[in-house]
Amino acid sequence: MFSKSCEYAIRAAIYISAESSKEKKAGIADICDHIEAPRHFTAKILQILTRNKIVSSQKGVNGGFYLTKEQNTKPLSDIVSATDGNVLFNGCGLGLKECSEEEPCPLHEKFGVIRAEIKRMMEESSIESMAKKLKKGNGFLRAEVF
Amino acid sequence: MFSKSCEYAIRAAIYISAESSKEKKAGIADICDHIEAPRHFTAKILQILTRNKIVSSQKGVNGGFYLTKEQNTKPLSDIVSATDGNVLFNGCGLGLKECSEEEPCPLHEKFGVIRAEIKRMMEESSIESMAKKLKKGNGFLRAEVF
DNA sequence: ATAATAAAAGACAATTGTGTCTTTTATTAA
DNA sequence: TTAATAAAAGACACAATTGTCTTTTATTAT
Ligand code: FES
Ligand code: FES
Repeated sequence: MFSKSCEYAIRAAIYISAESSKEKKAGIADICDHIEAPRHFTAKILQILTRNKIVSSQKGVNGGFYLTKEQNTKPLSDIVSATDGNVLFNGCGLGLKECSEEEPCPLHEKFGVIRAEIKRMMEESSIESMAKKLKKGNGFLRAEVF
Repeated sequence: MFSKSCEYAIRAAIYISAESSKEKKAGIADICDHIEAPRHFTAKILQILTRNKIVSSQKGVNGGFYLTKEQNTKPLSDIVSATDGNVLFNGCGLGLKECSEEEPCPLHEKFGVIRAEIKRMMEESSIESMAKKLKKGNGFLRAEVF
C-alpha cells in the first residue's frame, strides 16, 4: 500500500507530535528507537518532511524535530503525497497510464470507490489525532519488547 | 497498491479470458501487445499463474494460454496472492511487523475497514466478470492509440 | 522422423527502493 | 570565541523489482 519511506514518515511524524514540542524537541536517534526504523534512512525522510513544511527542525544543541500547532493539524495524506506522490490517490488500480472515464480499466468502477475511501481516510486523519491514541495507550508505533 | 507484476498478471488474465479458449489459445506476443506489457517479463509472470493453476498453458504448435471454465470463475484476489502475497490483505498499514488488536497502530481501526473492502473487492471480482466488460466495450487493458 | 512452434527456464542487466556511513553546516551553551 | 551538538547533505552499498535476451523443453503438424 504505502512505501517503507512513507510508513516511516507517518510513524515518525506521529511520534514527534506525541513526544515533543517547541520546548522539548525530539532527536533522530530517539525517534528511530521508538518507531523501530533505520536511523540514517529515516533522517533522510524527515528531511523531505521538513522541506515540505510538514515537520519543523532545529539544528545544534537542544535541536531536534517538533511540530507547530498548525503542523499538528495536518492530515496524513500530506505525508503520503510528499513521500509517495499521488498515484495512490489518482492512479489506475491496474496500472493503466491514467485513470479515466473514457477508457476505464475493468476494475475502474469498484476501484474508484475504494481509492476515494483511502484518500478520505488519510485526509481525515490528522497527525495530532493519531498522536492522541498513542498518548492514551491504545496506539503503537513499534512492537513492544518484553 | 499492487506491484507491476500483479498489474500485468491481472491484465493478462483478463485478456486471456476474453480472447481465448481451449480451441483458440492466446500467445504471449499477442497478449503483451494487447495489454501493453513487456514481453519476457510478462511471460515469467504467466509462469507463476500457470504454476498456481490460475491459467492453463500449452506448449508447441497452436499452443498458448487459455482458461478452463473453472479458472474463469476465479477471483482476482487469487492473482494478487500469487504475485504479491497476502500483506495487502492482512498486513499493518503503517508497516508494523504484524497487525493485531493487542498492539494496534494508530491507523488500525480505520485501515482495517479499508483493507477488508479491498479484500472483498478482489474476492468478488472474477476474471470472467472483468472480461465481460472488455467484450462489451466498456473496459480497457491499455491506452487505445489512434 | 523432422521441422516448426510456443511456453518454460535460466542468465543477466537496468532501475528503483532501502539502508549505511561520512562530512558539512547551523546553532547554542559555556 | 570555542566546543559540543544535531540536523542537512552527499557518497556509497545492498537488495528487490522490473525488464531483456538466450537456451531448453514439450508439442504437433507435416
Ligand atoms: S482506469 Fe483503472 S481505475 Fe480508473
Ligand atoms: S496494526 Fe496497523 S493496521 Fe492493524
